[in-house]
Amino acid sequence: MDQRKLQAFLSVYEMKSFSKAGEDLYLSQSTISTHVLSLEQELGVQLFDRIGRRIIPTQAGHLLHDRVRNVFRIIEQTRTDIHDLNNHVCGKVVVGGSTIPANYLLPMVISDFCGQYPQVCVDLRIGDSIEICQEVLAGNLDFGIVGGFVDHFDLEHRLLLKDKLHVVASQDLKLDLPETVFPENLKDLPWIQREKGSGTRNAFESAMMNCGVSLRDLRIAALVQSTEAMVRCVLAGAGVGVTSFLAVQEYLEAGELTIIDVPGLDIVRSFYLIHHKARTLFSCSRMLMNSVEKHIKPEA
Amino acid sequence: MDQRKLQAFLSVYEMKSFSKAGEDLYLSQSTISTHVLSLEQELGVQLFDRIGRRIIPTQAGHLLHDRVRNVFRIIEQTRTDIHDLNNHVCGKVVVGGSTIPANYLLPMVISDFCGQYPQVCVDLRIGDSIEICQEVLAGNLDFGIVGGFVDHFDLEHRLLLKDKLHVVASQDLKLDLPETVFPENLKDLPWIQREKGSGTRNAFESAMMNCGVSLRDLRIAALVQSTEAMVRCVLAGAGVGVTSFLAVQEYLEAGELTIIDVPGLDIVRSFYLIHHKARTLFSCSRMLMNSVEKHIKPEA
DNA sequence: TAAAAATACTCCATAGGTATTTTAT
DNA sequence: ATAAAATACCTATGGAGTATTTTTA
Repeated sequence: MDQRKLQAFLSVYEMKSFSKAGEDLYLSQSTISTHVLSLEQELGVQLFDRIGRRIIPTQAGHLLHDRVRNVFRIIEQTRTDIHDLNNHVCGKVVVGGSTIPANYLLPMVISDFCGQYPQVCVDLRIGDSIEICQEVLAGNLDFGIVGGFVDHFDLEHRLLLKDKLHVVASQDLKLDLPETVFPENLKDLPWIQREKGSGTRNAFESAMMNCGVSLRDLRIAALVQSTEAMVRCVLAGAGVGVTSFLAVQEYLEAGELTIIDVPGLDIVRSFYLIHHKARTLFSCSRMLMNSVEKHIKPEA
Repeated sequence: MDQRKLQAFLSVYEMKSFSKAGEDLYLSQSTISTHVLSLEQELGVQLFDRIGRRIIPTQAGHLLHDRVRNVFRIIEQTRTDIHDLNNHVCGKVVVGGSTIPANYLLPMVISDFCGQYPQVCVDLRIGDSIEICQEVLAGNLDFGIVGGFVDHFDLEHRLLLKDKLHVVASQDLKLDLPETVFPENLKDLPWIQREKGSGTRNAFESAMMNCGVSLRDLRIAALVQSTEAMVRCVLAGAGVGVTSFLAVQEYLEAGELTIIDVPGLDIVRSFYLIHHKARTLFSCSRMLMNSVEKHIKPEA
């Protein structure tokens, strides 16, 4: 059942002649003959009945023809698909993002990208920064956008942008507060807080420590499991919260939320584009990487 | 893109290692290496990234793996299907029948056969005897049941049964007639007749000629295009008709029709099973041929 | 007789091996 | 130091050819 024999068989079937098949494939008639014979011996069936100088395929011949035609089609399709992968922007990009980038950074980039290259399928995976790094290293992600990266020889990282955490409140709540609130006065506000273990919460906690305030002293109005839930609570006027500028940018611009200025509380987080140094990426992945950088650092 | 190289590639992909793939396929590691490399050169892409001693498939590798797995599956399936064709009763039988056999002989045989061998698909083609013979000779039909056969070196025929044409009438109509009707008195009956060119009509015409009666002298009540339509007209009492015993057997047994005895009018037609002498047939076709003979000649 | 398929035999391309080098753990 | 992949080089199977025979239209 090797390629050449099957090719010979296929041509005989379609040309209804051994010698024509030879001409078709630029092979001698005898080569065709032996190939078909060898297939027949291997399979233990007659593939063609040789009726005088006519060739009639047997049922096994019909069956084999049907299958082999499919096989050759798949192989040809694969050849062109792989060629396209090299020469066009098509195929699948698997990109990972930690919570903030995946939710507030990547969607618009991906949306633009898909419009520009409809042949590409983007698979966006969300995980924490460590998971994303591991998956990039394992080769399961083409690249990732993360808030922190594991140091590894194979892992290349490029700074994308610096994001600040802000204390935010609804307009109404803000009216009851002074222009600037000092860290030690934050305790008295009603807080909407993320659960323990959240990256944002950890960053906030250590920054507050630097100002000499413990999170335990805060008045907690609500504990929520996601950035989005927290933001909605704050929007509803339930309290104040601390979160990434990126997550509330649109609400700030729309005037629905405002930033509470807390002197001395400066929480900056950097986001990086990471990818595996030694992995071969095809144009679709490289193009999406470019798009991400262009969207986020338009000055560069 | 030849089998062996693809097989090597597949094993490397699944074993995530060149040397393990070698053990898997009982080949040396170097053979695996060269095969994969040669595939990569042929396709002009990296299929695996060799990261130290780890192997990570590229997107092209994933794509190729997916396709090649399918290809090998098809090939394996084909191998077993062809083996089954040889060793089990399965596959497709293409059988031809001229009008009477196809409508009144084959259905019950096929029905029984399908019940016995559910893995078989029977394809019944209807045509006139000459067409069926030609299709059998061309290899488009595995065998055929016909009322007459073309004489050809490659065409084997076996007599299946002799069928008589009878003049039939409904019970009511019969009551108005004498016990036996002589040929010259047939003219006065109301006739339901087949169109010109019908095999049955031709046979009837020449038998009548032998008795000295022309068809033109008959009183035609209706002209119809099929045996079944004629039978239904007769059943409805519209007149008498001449037809194959096979076509009215069940109505005769049920007492819904009766035979009008016409001394001297003896029209016998023979049905034959024909097949191509030199064609390879698989068990399903041979078994159906046997079934046909057993059903029709239970004595043999 | 002519045209097509089967058969006999010859040749060389290449699949596969062994041995060795390179590279990374 | 070890284990895996790449590389170099050799061998032998089998794919492809030419020449010939067999078969049938």
